[in-house]
This record gives sequence, C-alpha cells and structure tokens, in this order.
Amino acid sequence: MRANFSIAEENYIKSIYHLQQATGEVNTNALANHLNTKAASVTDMLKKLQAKNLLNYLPYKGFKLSREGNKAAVMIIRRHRLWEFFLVDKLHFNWDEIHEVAEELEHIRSKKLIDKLDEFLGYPKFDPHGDPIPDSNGKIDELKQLPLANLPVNKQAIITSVLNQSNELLAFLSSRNIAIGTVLEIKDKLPFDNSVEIKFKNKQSINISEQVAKAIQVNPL
Amino acid sequence: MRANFSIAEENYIKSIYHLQQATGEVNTNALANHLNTKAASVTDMLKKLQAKNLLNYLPYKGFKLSREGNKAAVMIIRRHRLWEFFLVDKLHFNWDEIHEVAEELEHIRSKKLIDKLDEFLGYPKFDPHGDPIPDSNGKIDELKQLPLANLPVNKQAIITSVLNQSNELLAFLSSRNIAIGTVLEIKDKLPFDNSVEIKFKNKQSINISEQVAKAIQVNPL
DNA sequence: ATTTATTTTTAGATTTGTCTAAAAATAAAT
DNA sequence: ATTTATTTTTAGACAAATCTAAAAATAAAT
Repeated sequence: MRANFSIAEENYIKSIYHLQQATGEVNTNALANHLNTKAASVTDMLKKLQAKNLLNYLPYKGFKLSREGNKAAVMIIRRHRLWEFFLVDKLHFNWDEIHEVAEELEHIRSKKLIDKLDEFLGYPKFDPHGDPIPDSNGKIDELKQLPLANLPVNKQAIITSVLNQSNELLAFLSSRNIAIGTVLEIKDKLPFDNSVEIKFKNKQSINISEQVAKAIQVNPL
Repeated sequence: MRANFSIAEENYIKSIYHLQQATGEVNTNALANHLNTKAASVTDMLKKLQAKNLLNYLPYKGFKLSREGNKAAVMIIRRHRLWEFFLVDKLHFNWDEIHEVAEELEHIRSKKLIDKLDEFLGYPKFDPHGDPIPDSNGKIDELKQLPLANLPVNKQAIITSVLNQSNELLAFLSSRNIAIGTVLEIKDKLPFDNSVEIKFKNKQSINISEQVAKAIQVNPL
C-alpha cells in the first residue's frame, strides 16, 4: 500500500519519533508542546494515526509508533536531512538557516526525487548537524557522537559536525581541509595544553587546540 | 507587506495567469476545468483573491489578475521553472517526469532558497521546456520561440527546447555539443534537402537535417 | 482513602477548501 | 421580445485540522 500522509500527519509522526528517541516516553502534553499546538488537537490526531495503523494507542494509557509508523518517520527524516545537506553543501546556506526550509521540503513525497537527490549528493551519511541520514531502505547508521577531544588515541573516527559555527573557526577548519566526513585519528594527546595531534588518512598530521577539539564532533568507526 | 499565500491560492493564481496568457480571456468554467474542480469552488476562491487585492473581480462580469496578482504569479512560475531546471540539469530527470514534482516544489516559499537555487544553477534563462524563467525581480525574457528550421539566415538565436525527446536525437545532439542554451545562427539553407548549415559562437559549423532543424526550438536574440 | 492536582479526552465551534443542488444573471435562438 | 440554454453565483453541507471550555480518568498528596 502506497504511503501518503498529510503534512500535519507527517509532522506528528516525526515529532513522536524524535520524542521517543530522546526520552523513551512521550505523552500528550509533551507532544502538544513540541508541535506548538494544544493537547485536544493531539488527541484527535492520535486517533487518526491509530486508525491508519501508524500508532499503538490506548486512550489515557499511552501511545507509541507502530512498526509501520516508525518506518514512515524514518523516511520523513531521510528527506529532511538530505535536503539539509543539499542546502548547506550545494546552496551554501549557513547551518542555522536550514531548518525551516527543510521543514517544508521534507513533505515533498516523491521517492524518485529523494533517491535521485541522494545520488546527486553522493550518498551522504550525515547531515550538517552530524545526524545520520537513513538510506533508501530506511537503515540508519546509529551514531554515538562525541567531541574529538574525548576520542581515544589511535581510534579512527569521522567528523559529523562542528558545534561552534563562528566564521573564524569554519575558515580555520577549511584551510586545514577539515570538513564533515573527514576521517582522522588521534595520535597523541599533549597533557600540558590538552591539544591533540591528529592524523588524516593521507598520513598528514597537524596539531589542534583543546577548544577546537571540543567543538569538533566525531563518530568512531 | 510579506506575500504569503496558501497552496490553493497559489494554484489559482498560477492557473489564471496561464489562461490569461494563452487565451486572453478566462472564465469561471474554464478555470474550474483547468484546476480540475467545480465552478462553485472557483467562485468562492475568486472572492477570496479579490479580498486580498490579487484580482479585479466583478460578479457575473469577469475577472483578471491585478498588478499585484500578476507579480505573485510570476514568482510562482519562477519557482516552478527553476525547480524544473534543477530536476533535469542536476538530478537527470526526463522532461516528462518533472511537472508533478515541480508542482509541489513551487509552493515552498523562501525567497532566499529560490535566489540561492538560481545562483547554483547559473541563472538559467529557460526551463527544460524552453519557457523563460523570470529573474528575481520578476522580469521575463519574452519568448518568441520558433523551430530552428524557420530561423532567418544570419540571425543569432538560443536553443530553448527540443520537441522530440527520443534518446537517439538527444544522443545525437549531445555528441555535437548542442544543448539548451547553445547560441547559434544559420549560415545557409540548402534547398535540395532543406538541411541547414549552422555555426556556433566558437566559429565551428555543422550541417543539420530538416527533421532535426524542425525539432529544435530557438529564441532569436 | 479521600481530597487535590495533573493529564487526557470529549463536546462543540471555527477556518479553509471543497462539494451538490438550486437560484440568478447573462447569452443565444427562435 | 420571449423562450431556451449556458454560465455564474448562492445556499447549505462536509472533511480536515485546529481551538476553547468542560468533563473524565489517572496520579499525587495528605
């Protein structure tokens, strides 16, 4: 059966998914708050999602996404994150400007569009915030993101995001060819200033200050 | 005042614009037919557009877009055609697959998104169907499209579209570096087979058969 | 174990965009 | 110039998504 949900339904599905991920538990009020709406509206929609088998919902008891609802959520998130990647990588948006626009783009439901966009972008694994992008089958690289400063020595990792978005830092990183997706490992941690000696796959090594190493988020491979 | 219309409103505005362009006159039934809806629904929406000063509407007498409505229409068309260009040029969609998707993308109303997309695409002047793309001020290169076969000798023109979408023809054209946007002129028309001798801006000349010259649509410069 | 507070759901109204069926205005035809 | 046909508009209903206010269920507190 062809999945085809309204924009409102998709926003609920996505919010439930995120709240489940973040807190394990979701309740009506939390969801209403997250969606900037009222609890009564949430109840109405829960019943609708239940009727569509996207949700396991027992009045007053609680609710969570069904297997099918989960699948739908993952595909919405795939669309959102691919568009975010596009906006930053191709259109050169800043990281703080993309969310709103991606929020609209994510609702364009053409499987072909998204798969072709994915191909065009080079099958990126992480969006500009470092969150993993589900593949076309809905598989997600589970991410255990940590600051580069906390990465064990000699453990390979991939850069997934940078917390500090200052132009100075971004310019510094780009001058060193450090970007999201760069693979590196720490060869040494220098105790007197907490700077780290990192080595790229091309064997080149450079030294990074503690502040920078804390801002760079990585995902161990 | 920030223009912000619903998707339904935008679809009406766009349809009225297109029908005005095509036939000069629009009436309620024609618009209902074009939008795949009913005349009563059209009347309702006309009143709403009138209230927003997008339309000059006199019940029973007729209606047409106001200056402001026209401006809105042009911006919607700009979005639609830029996305169509993107789909073909970047994502390699075929020309017959893009309309539906562009129909959805056109409603994402972020001026910044569209202007950045325009820049990314290299400020294209024509969409893949050869229709002109309005610039960010709403200015349109008015198009008097004609088959290359009918272009006068020694008159420069730009290729705006190709009628026949067969793979063979597209392959032939691409092997000769002929594409949408290519600037050329006819140096000679050979009467015995109606083939034409065309010359590119780089001074190179080749011969094109009558069939091909009829399929290539150009816009005189 | 009641009372009190919180959370969730119902009941009923509202807005947007649509519809059908009937009425009103305009156009065409005898 | 009436009658007939066509077009357009009104009137009233409906579905989706939302809201406020009140009721019901559950949880917390004395």
